[in-house]
Amino acid sequence: APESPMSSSESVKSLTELVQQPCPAIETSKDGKPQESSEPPVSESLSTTPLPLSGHSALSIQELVAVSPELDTYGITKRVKEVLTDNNLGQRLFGETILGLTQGSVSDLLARPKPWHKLSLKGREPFVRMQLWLNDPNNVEKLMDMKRMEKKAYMKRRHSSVSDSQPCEPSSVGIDYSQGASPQPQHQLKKPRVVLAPEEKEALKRAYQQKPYPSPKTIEELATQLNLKTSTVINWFHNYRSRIRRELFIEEIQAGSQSQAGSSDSPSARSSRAVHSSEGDSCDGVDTEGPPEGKQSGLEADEYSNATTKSQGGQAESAFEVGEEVPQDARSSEKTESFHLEMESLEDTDDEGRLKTPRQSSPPGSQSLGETLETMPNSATEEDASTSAASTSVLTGESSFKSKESSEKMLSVPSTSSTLAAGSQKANSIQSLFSFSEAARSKNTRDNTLRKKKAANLNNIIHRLEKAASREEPVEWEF
DNA sequence: TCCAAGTCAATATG
DNA sequence: CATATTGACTTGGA
Repeated sequence: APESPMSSSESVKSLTELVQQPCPAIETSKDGKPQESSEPPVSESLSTTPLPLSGHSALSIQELVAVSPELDTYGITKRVKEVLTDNNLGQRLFGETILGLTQGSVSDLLARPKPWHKLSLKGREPFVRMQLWLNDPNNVEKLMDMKRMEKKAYMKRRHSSVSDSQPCEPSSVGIDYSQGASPQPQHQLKKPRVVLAPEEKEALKRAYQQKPYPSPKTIEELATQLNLKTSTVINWFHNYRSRIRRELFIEEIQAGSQSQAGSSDSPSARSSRAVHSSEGDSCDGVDTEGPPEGKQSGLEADEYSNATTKSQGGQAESAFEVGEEVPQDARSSEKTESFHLEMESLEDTDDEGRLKTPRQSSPPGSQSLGETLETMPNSATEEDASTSAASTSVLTGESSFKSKESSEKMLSVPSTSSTLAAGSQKANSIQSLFSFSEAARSKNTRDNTLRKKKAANLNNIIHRLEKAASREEPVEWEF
């Protein structure tokens, strides 16, 4: 039950124009009246999305997405970030109001947007919304209004609670004495949320290097050895794989936009958290551009792919160096996989670290080994033919409204219950829909880091290739 | 069934 | 407080 925030009538219109741009004459046939509906549920408590309207209710945006030209996701997020920070607008508000996503999702999206061509229809949606929002002259204002309203509501609530005893939502029923602060009777039913200890992550990463796609059997073993639920291990692999992929995309994008000549600077610092524990090690080259001043942010910190990490004191551990050469080693022997992960991380000093969780350490295994795939076909950075093309920049100045509709049933404007701002929105001619710039994306990535990651990921890719062996499909993996 | 892509939502961090 | 991270869940494909 997606609740599509924002009105769409306007967007639809612009959208169409947009679409039209590239190819005149098209669609005609179906069409359908964009019926929108949903409202900006003010988020707030349960928006159970009544969704009485069975059928399809929230369309339009999706149609828009379907027909949208290629967008520069990186550029969009960059601009959005600028606008938000410049106006002191938080991503929570923006996300809930404009994108219909939670804060965490927005953060992720803004920090690591995937390139347009790698996004699914669903994944493009937020970007289309962002673009639409950027094109809306009143975007900031609208959000500010929302913010004000929210604050007001908050104050109000607070007030009443102070004097009264929080009459809110009696609905919850049962247990839970609201914020009384006694996180006491911690719901046992509430699932504690698993938090993997660093050692466990290390072990999993190591396992990943050997086998990005562990068999059920292997998964079981890992789960047992680490004393984790099987599903946790499975989930971890899914998440890890996908996040690694994402990292790659990011670099791809960044590489594409080399040259910082960029007009609108905004150095958007790359995220990059310090990776505690393990040290950088990185034997690979560092990379592009020196960060502007001072604080050296470890630009890279690729935790992913480079899981090797600590090899303390001496003793070599089979970590795979994924760099340069592809690690190939043990021959593969189909099944038989046995692992052993030494999860002990002996850290300097006497260590004695006790994991908070009393997870029993697994028995020491013996040597690991595992199957590996053949030597991989080296990674040639192909890249060349830049097909890129075109970019139709579309700026539409556009004028008008051709429309017959006009009134229609646009309810737009998120009116929250009380306060209605009403008026303001009216015509709105959002014209320049998607602008598009972006020159070719030829990236000449000669980046060591990138290479490293790519290599690390070959297993992954190969696996998928095998799977897709039977098909032809225009897939282009980039090795 | 497995996987990938998107998200959510609880935690971590700043 | 706002943002960032991350295990788990949801969708949709095959």
